[in-house]
Amino acid sequence: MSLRHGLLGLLAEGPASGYDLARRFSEALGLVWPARHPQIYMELSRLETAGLIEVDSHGPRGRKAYRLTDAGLAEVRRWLSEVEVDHTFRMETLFRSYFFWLMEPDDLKAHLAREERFYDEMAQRLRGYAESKDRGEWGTGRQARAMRIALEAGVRVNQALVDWARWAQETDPMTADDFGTAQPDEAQPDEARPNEAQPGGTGSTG
Amino acid sequence: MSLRHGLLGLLAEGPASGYDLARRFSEALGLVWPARHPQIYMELSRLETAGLIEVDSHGPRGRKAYRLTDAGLAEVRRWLSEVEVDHTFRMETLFRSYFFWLMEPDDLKAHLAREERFYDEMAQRLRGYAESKDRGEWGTGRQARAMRIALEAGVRVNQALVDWARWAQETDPMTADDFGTAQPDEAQPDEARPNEAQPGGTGSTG
DNA sequence: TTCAACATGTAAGAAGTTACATGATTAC
DNA sequence: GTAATCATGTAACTTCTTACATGTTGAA
Repeated sequence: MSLRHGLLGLLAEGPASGYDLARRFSEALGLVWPARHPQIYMELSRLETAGLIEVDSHGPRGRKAYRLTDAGLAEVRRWLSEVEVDHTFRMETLFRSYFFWLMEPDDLKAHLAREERFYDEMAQRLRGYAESKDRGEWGTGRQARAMRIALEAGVRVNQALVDWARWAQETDPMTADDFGTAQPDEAQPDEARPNEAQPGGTGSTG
Repeated sequence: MSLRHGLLGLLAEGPASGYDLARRFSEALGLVWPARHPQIYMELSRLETAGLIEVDSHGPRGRKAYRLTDAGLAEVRRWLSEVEVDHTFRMETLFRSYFFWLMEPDDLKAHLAREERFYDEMAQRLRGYAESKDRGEWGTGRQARAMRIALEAGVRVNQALVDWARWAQETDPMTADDFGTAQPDEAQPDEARPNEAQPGGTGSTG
């Protein structure tokens, strides 16, 4: 449902085609809300039918640019200030961390190192964008400022994940000497079958 | 696709019913990967058909607990160490921030304050869990440690969002005096129609 | 006896992905 | 001419949500 409003928000910046919008999503925007071109084109059709956008112009190779209608602008504003934010986030990285105890210590170490590197590169990249915005390379209007705020969030979240991955490796919580089960090069005995080794928290009467 | 493996991961802790699993998702787990009961029950059926889990016991009111099979354990381990992590995250909060420039300054202030409070409460709550884990109230095994690592990530990400919301309010980037368009109590003239006021970045030839 | 919590499902639909299909224009 | 990029779509499928439907058990 957010995609709908996101498209309206992007069109508020000025007329754009499905292709343009898809490109925006493949860049920074897609880091927090992925969307592929089929979904975008279909959503644009629906928005047009609903009267929230209309065709602005036809370009070179079948290019079709849309523009926001008054109703569309009103709708995206309504969304921003009246519709409750959905605070659930979907992060596979964090989801996986619940299951780290099932991994071989070496695999886990390698995994955390990879994750740290990934988020570090991402944070760096976003910081680069942020700096160019701070130098005024993208203008100084309200829109550029909003971009800057969004970027800052990206930087901070990614940096938090870098710090987390570093912390997890440093405190070495799953690979410490005092917890030596499932050594990498040994065949796993029964401890490796957590299913039977655990009492099984949630009672399962017969 | 992650749900499938998440369920296997949870069942690695010991036998559980669809109801049990749904409850886990409605708690901490659902913060990073939401799942409702219909999806869970259907996924469990599929996993059973695939031979990755099997019925462990039948309980009181039609309760049906599943247990992981050897194939299931192998599969979740394969996922954890061989399958690429999907790094896209879906965060409506951040997505919205791209469109802050469309909001009335007062609405934006209120919005950021609400967001700050929400994430602060969440961070606090997770810190509470983390502390009780650190006191050893949840055991000290590999599984408890994994939980602790997951929790730490939650704390850090939520705290990063608190700091961000605070920063955004403090630097007051969208409400500063030097950018006085769209004052709350005035009727909006043409500046309030960003669609036409902007040159429109992505060329739209006719 | 009645209410809350336990417990499992189906059906319809919305949202999102992947694969397929096609053609125009530009740069080399 | 030929490859990359621009540009739009459809079809099939998976994933996820919402609403509906039903029945059990235990506590007040």
